[in-house]
Amino acid sequence: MDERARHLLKSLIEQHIANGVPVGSRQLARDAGLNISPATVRNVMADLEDEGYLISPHTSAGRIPTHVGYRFFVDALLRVVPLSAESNRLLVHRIGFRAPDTEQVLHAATGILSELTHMAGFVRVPRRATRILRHVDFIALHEREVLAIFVTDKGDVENRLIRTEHPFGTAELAQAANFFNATYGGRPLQDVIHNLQRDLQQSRHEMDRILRSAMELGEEMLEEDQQRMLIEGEFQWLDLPELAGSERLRELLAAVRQKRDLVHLLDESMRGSEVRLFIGEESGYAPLSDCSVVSAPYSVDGEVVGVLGVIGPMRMPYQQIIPLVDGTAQLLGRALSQS
Amino acid sequence: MDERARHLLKSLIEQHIANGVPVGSRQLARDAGLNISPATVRNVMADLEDEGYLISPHTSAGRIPTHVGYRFFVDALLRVVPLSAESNRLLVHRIGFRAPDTEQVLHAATGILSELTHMAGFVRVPRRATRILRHVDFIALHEREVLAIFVTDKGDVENRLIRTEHPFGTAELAQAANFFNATYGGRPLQDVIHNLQRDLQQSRHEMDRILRSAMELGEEMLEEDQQRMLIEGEFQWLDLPELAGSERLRELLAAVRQKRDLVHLLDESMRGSEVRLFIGEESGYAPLSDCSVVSAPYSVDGEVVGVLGVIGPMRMPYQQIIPLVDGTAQLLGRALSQS
DNA sequence: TACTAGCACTCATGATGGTTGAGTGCCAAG
DNA sequence: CTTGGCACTCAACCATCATGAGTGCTAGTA
Repeated sequence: MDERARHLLKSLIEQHIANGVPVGSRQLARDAGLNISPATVRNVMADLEDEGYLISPHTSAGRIPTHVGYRFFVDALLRVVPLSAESNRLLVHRIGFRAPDTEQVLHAATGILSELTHMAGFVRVPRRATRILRHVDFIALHEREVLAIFVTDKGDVENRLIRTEHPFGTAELAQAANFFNATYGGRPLQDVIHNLQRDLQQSRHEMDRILRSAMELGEEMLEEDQQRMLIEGEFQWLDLPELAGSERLRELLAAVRQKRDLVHLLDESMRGSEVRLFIGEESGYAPLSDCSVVSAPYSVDGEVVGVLGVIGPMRMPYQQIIPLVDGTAQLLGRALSQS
Repeated sequence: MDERARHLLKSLIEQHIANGVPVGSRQLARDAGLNISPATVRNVMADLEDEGYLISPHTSAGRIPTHVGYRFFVDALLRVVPLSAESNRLLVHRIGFRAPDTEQVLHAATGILSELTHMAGFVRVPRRATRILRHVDFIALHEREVLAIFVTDKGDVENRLIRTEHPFGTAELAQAANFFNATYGGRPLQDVIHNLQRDLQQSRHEMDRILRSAMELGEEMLEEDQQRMLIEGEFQWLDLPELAGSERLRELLAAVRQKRDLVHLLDESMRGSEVRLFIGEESGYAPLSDCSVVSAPYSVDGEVVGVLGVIGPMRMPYQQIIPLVDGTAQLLGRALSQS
């Protein structure tokens, strides 16, 4: 592909992103800034179509980029623009400092992504596998109900109601908690569960039921975030002419609710440390075949623990979306790290 | 309105609920089971229209009920059917027993409401104003970060990160927590905050900052649920021909996200203890003017603490929705009460 | 008096067909 | 290699028309 073809492709995709309609040879010839006739442009376009970068919806429409075209565009032609001062200010304002509650920051990040991009924003909740158990509490709620509370070093708090066969006194529970804290406190959650599992094999104490339940709580904390993911702004898809009205939208919404495959896809993209794009069919996930996903992993205290990003139509202003997602990931990571 | 008119109105509304299209005189004359001609039916329909129960979208269409018509229908003509065994089984299975986590039960209830009705289901989170403070913990996360944890008698757990000027040791924090528990434990959250506010006026201790933050956490617990409400299944509205495509849907979605006015409306409906219906404009809330809300308050340990229900088109099968919402409220209340 | 049949009228819906204009592919000349 | 020209395609738009469901009104009937 020669320089001129690249220039035309770039111009065509930019125009299509801006207007959403197929781009014809005349308009492209005019706006590309090269002094060539529409006929010449048509020849180039025909070549680009042969090579799979473009496609025309029907004979007498202009052409639109394929996912291959978009891929070439973002890899070779795109120049990202720095985050606008306005957006940056907003980002910092909303997630720029450590909040009193993790959940709140995650929500804020999801919301701001969706707002600034006018697409659906998502945040994968931080992995807790490497979290350290800071504190455990067992609290008697009623006769035979004990509330177990786990606290990690990052300030995550999870709790669970445990029903017991026999009533436990406050002192008894405090003792159990003390034992638990002394034995397992300050160790990674994974280790705690592992050791607990082993230790419980041996003894067969009355208190075991509580400890066993506590272990299950710990397991749930690790398992839960296998699935959890915040997503917001799906309704913005209603505005998109390329999605709205069709059955595709329904599928997409259902798929997003289902989450399972989506989470899978995102976990893949947690491997690197850079912004990653899945354009159209690249995701290998049918409901997303008309969409692009822009994602970026975020790190807490130097370790990648999650991923966030946006889901929108293939036709999105990548040069702005990419730095935005990137910036959000940075800020979220910082907000969740200890100051 | 005589008996025949009532019968025709009932029949018309039932047909319209079933098919969603305006009902004409011929079809109504046939299906109503009375041996009268379409012409007679037309006369009756004209009367009903004059009285405001019906309206015709245009001259040569049939007629559809107005919100006044629906109101009369549900008040005077409707006979609710008992919950189907199938639905009941599902309900009990999903929310029929006390779950280890309040949040989970609330989510389950929202989800099942949406699934069974094919409309949007909502659950207002339980009020905590009358909750009793069971336990408080202050945990040192890092040098100058303390995590405060509140536990109520219903097993609600809330936490908050507090940044302090000076580092606190574990012992010091334990002492503060002990003091806190001894002084305020076992008292209603409202009292705790009130007293704390007073007590803090006097002393000016180093530890105050933590106590003050703890108080703020308590206040947040009370305030937070002023706003919180779970809602699920809005996307089901996309299937409804009467809503889909129009600008109304967008407004509705935006309004539901906004929540504020909605929450207001629902808090109204918490006064009674019965299922309540807001049909069309009755809600006095413009975005809902094409919708009906069926709500029922739910009680924990004999006290009304929240409300749940569904939001859908005016054209909904009330005779099934009402018992379903009612049943869900009962079950949720029981699931959240102590066994 | 209450019901019904008949009739003229309305109006959304859907099919038909013609026009327009944007856009293409191809070819031959520069 | 580029360009102007030309025939061709096709979605989109618009006007027209037929259809049929449904209405209101009136006059006749039980």
